[in-house]
Amino acid sequence: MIEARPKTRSNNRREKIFDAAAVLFVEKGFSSTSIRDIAKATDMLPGSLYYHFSSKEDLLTAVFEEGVKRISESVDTALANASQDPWERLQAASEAHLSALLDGSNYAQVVVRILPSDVPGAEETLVLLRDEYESRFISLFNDLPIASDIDRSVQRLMLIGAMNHVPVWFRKGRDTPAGLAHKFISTLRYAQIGAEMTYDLPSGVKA
Amino acid sequence: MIEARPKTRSNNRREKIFDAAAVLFVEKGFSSTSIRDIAKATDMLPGSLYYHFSSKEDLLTAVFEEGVKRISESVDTALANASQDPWERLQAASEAHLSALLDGSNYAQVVVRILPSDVPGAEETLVLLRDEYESRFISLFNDLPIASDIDRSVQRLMLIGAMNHVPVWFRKGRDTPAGLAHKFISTLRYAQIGAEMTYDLPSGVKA
DNA sequence: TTAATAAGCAAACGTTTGTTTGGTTATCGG
DNA sequence: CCGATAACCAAACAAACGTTTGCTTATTAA
Repeated sequence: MIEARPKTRSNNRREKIFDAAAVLFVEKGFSSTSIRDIAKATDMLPGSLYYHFSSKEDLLTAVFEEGVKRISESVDTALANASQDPWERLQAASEAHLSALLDGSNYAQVVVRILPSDVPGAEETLVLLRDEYESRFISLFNDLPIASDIDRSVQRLMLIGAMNHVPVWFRKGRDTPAGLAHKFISTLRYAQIGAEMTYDLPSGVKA
Repeated sequence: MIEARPKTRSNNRREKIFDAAAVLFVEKGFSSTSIRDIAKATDMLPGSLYYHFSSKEDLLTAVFEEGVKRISESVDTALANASQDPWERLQAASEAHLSALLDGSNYAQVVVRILPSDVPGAEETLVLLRDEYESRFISLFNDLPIASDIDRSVQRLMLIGAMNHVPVWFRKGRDTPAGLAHKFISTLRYAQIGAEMTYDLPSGVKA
């Protein structure tokens, strides 16, 4: 008695289409990826894809949303399991962020690689989705016990810029999400300690 | 006696074409920018542009090269005028890098916003150009007097990622290249001091 | 078994794309 | 003034694009 029967009819290729789209959008960008590219990757015909979405921009938006969902869940889960220490929480979130970016599915990478301005019809939607996700890091930085004259926004944007650049140079075997998160956060953390302990340095170094 | 006479016949629209292309490539991406877009921005006909370059990819490559040239010259000039102190030199280079990115011409931004994978026919060329430029930062980080157990590559890539992300959130009036360069480099520098001075911190913080 | 519908095929639509071709105008050295 | 050529126009090309339409197949509930 064979059991591998689809329970519902919608156990179809929708997922495979989204997966292929995520990979192609990240590899070649949104505009350079054609519907025919996605069709070829899923062994379907171009027109058939439109049963599952109503436009190419809708497809991108759906994949983008899935990317935000996955990276958000990754971070939220990490935070739920993290300690109360603000620095440890930031590091846990960063590791989760990097892990989602590098998990091989490319969903999360869509969020950081596809510029909203590349998708004119969905620009505001994509920006809103990204901002909602990144608000987590605003909170995390607000909780840090750092000197009042330190610019938390710049620190946050520095970290986000650094993390979102990682997929460009990441090499499996050499780097790991946990190792990189540790190095990034250590840099920010030690910078606070160094700033507190330092009262005279060559000109141009003080805050 | 009117002097504003063109000295040579090639005082033409080549420059205007390149300028418009740089702006459009950054604003909408390479693939989403059509030859007709550039023609419209320069008050020319699409076919006329081909007198000045032989293909759209060639145009992008030329603009990219000009971007690399400008940001390189910006950094090289800053380094020539900088002191001998390794940290001050890194900060001067970073300020020059950011200044070039934000100078309004969009040439330098092409270098950090256009992914080589978006231009299949010129991918290797673009990567080589970018790597040659970034080699300056490899040298700058090699010259830093930091602990031997610190990963200079990660520090460098962290800085480059942070800097190249700046155009996304930069706001004139609020931020300045000099101010941001100072904050970025201070973070890296204080981190070294903090690491040296710290011997016991909560778990997960040590190098 | 049958009616309903989910899922996809086959083929084409009109548009936009990068690019080419042949002719036109303006500027220049001689 | 004239031949040369730099610079551009006008018009079209084939290919690729996103998308639509009508039809077929497979699965399900009754």
